[in-house]
Amino acid sequence: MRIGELAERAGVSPRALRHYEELGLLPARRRANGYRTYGEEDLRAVTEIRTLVGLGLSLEETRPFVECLRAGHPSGASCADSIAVYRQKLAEVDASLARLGAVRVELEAQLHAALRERAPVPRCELTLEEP
Amino acid sequence: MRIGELAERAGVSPRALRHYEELGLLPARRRANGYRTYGEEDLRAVTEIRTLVGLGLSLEETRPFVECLRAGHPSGASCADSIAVYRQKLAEVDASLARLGAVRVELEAQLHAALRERAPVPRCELTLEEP
DNA sequence: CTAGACCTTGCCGTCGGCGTGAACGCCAAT
DNA sequence: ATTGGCGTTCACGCCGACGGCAAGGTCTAG
Repeated sequence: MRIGELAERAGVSPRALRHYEELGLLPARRRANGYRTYGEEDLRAVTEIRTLVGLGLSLEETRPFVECLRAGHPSGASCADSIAVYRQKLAEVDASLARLGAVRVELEAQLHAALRERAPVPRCELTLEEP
Repeated sequence: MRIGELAERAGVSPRALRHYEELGLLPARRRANGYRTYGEEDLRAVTEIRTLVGLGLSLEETRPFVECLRAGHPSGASCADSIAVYRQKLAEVDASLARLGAVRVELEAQLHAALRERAPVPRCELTLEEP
């Protein structure tokens, strides 16, 4: 399988695959003419990468997973390093959630304060008491 | 007040203030020698910028607020454009929260799945039944 | 033989918010 | 007069994950 086919099957660009190779995430064998050659296991690796990136991991953080896969494990998450990355990422997500929650509260408070300031007379009863 | 003093009082770097000026967020008067001169209202503007950036707004998004302040309004959020930015940011934060929440669920699921796979025999009863 | 569809390497561009350094000017104190 | 501590502009660097383009090589079909 050449780079174009792998790219299409994995749903990424050839440029991205070359980028992964530059990072050492996706080492490719070469044919005599210099073309990169990939196998099914490379498709599995790229799929793993994209899934993890979709969960917010950086490319560097996917490294333990792809190495775990290449080491022959059934899942990229079968190795201790991968588990550690999962834990760390989960902690980061929790921190982000906490921060975003606080930000949300503050944003809403500021928004309502600004709205109150611009509409200083909220007369609800008057409109209700028209005969 | 020169740039160094404003920077210190606002808790930012002089470089940041020059950057804000480049963006047109913080226009500065100049003395005869070319030095930038600032007043108390500029400190208010920088404080507003930093507060909003702390809430996750980009510098561009703070523009309506600082312009609102310079227009003489008591608060940077007194103008319609600022309110709109608040609303939009709140929506973005809500979207991020939803996404992050889903990511968290998925991350935890993957983590637990990986842990189960690595510890295939969780014998709780055995340890409990020792006499 | 040639078109065109693929592949290669290499290198610059993007986005935001500045950091950092060069090379220089201004001013008060010693 | 000089030192030191301000200020100025200019311009590149950084981070991540590629996009895009140039200039060329390779293979297949007609």
